[in-house]
Amino acid sequence: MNRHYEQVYYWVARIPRGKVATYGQIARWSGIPRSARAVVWAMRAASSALRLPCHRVVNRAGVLAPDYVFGSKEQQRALLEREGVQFLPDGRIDLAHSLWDGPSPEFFDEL
DNA sequence: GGTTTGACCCGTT
DNA sequence: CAACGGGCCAAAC
Repeated sequence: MNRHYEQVYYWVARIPRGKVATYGQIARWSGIPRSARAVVWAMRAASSALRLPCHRVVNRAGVLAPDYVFGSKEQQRALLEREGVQFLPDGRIDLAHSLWDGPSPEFFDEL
């Protein structure tokens, strides 16, 4: 398995309950800045087997994945709401309150 | 093998 | 401010 993929899965698995992360963030933390598309492919490749909380990964606008990913939007939204993620009236995620700040800076010093 | 596509992002206009 | 376009990486044609 590709080294970048492992990093991506590592960070996705580490997103706390009630928080979400963006493709761009995960890409940066995984050592592939400006390569959100690689994260997209990692998600598609991961799908079922790894039990990752991929419903906590959204794009920068706070818009959920298309229907074909989880079957329906209600599905993904229900999961997130159950974890305490807040939504805006327009159906987007309230990123101001639910976006993960990311790992503490010291963590990167260890790396 | 080159070309196209995807659950995208950011600096520039 | 909104819109645009280039960039990035991996897989499927």
